[in-house]
Amino acid sequence: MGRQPCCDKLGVKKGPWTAEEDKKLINFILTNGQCCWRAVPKLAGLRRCGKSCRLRWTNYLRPDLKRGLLSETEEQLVIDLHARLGNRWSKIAARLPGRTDNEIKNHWNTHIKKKLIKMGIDPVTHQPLNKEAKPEEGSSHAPHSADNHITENDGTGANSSEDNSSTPTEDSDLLDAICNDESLLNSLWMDEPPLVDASWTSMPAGEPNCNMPSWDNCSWLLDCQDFGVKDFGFDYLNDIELNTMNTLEMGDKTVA
DNA sequence: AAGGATGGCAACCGCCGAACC
DNA sequence: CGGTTCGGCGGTTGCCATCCT
Repeated sequence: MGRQPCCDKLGVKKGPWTAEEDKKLINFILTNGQCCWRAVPKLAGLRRCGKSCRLRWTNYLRPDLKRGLLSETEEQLVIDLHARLGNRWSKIAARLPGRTDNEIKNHWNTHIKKKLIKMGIDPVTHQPLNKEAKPEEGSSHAPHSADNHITENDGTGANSSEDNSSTPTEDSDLLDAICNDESLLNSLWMDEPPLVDASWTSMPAGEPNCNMPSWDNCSWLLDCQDFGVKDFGFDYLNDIELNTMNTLEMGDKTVA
């Protein structure tokens, strides 16, 4: 039967976002909040697909995002969660404040995977690689099954990570707490709202600038310094929002 | 210094499930 | 209740920067 495309393919721009497009999207979201992504491009004056706008916002423009590499703790947490949840990046991301599923997925594919292989651990099953040679042991037929991971409540392999040497004690404690917390893991499976980022994702539509995240806690804001906000002409924005715009322009410079 | 290889990341694609009518 | 729409998710691609020869 075929689904309708999420947007009119004709005249829809693709590829990297420009500074101008970012400005328009930010301006629109800050003014109107998140609602009806399909309508956003038209209302914001963008020649983009609504999906593309949502992706750009959630993965790059969102004010509560941390930028930069994952810390050792975060990385270890990703490994442990992946051992239990499989490739459920959104679930994993929900446990890492300021990180997006896309970012974690990328980091997994580019860094962690190799790291685990180097350590002799299968990044899919989280079992020692030499064990994988065994043809039996169910894992072979359902390597991607999250159920497979979650029922392995001992979290073998990843949990007792051979890389502990580089992890500070408090990090290990944190990980233990998370990984041994049955209710937490259950909540992951019960699709409960995430413990973090809730304030942002729950921002009601049509209520501009309400329930904004804790902006002053956003370390990324500290990174913005040489930003010409006046160029935007957003006179109505408050200081916090101006800070956001500052960071964006800084990012734009790197793009341009 | 130049060209090729490799790695990293932003963005796109297609599918799925929930919500809505 | 079935069809349609929309948002979200995970996999994949393609571009760009960096490294290597």
